[in-house]
Amino acid sequence: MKEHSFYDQVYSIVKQIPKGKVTNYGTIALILGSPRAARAVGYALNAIKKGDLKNEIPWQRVVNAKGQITFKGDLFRANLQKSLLIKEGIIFDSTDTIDFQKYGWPS
DNA sequence: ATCGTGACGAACG
DNA sequence: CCGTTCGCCACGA
Repeated sequence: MKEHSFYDQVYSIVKQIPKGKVTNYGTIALILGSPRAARAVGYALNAIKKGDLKNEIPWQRVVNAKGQITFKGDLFRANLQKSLLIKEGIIFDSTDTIDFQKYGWPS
């Protein structure tokens, strides 16, 4: 079952992010071959939380290029995301920013 | 095919 | 440093 849609490709990448690591939308887009499709990536992840896939995809490991969680849409989602990441061992500094030098993926 | 929209990002002022 | 603007891409109506 080959997934051709951009969505499915995004999901495939996100699933490959190891625990304790994070990446950003732009990076995923770059891996998919479209460096400027960061917005589309976010759009794809947005569809996850609505479906059952959210239980299989570590969407919480995807943050924005600043290393911060995007508090857009549901504030509840952002709060949950931060909790999950901390639980995985990721540290947020005083400005709620993740250090990509340490937790960035791919390395 | 066109329009509006969105968990983005880089450039500006 | 901060807020705003523009550009990007994919998707659904």
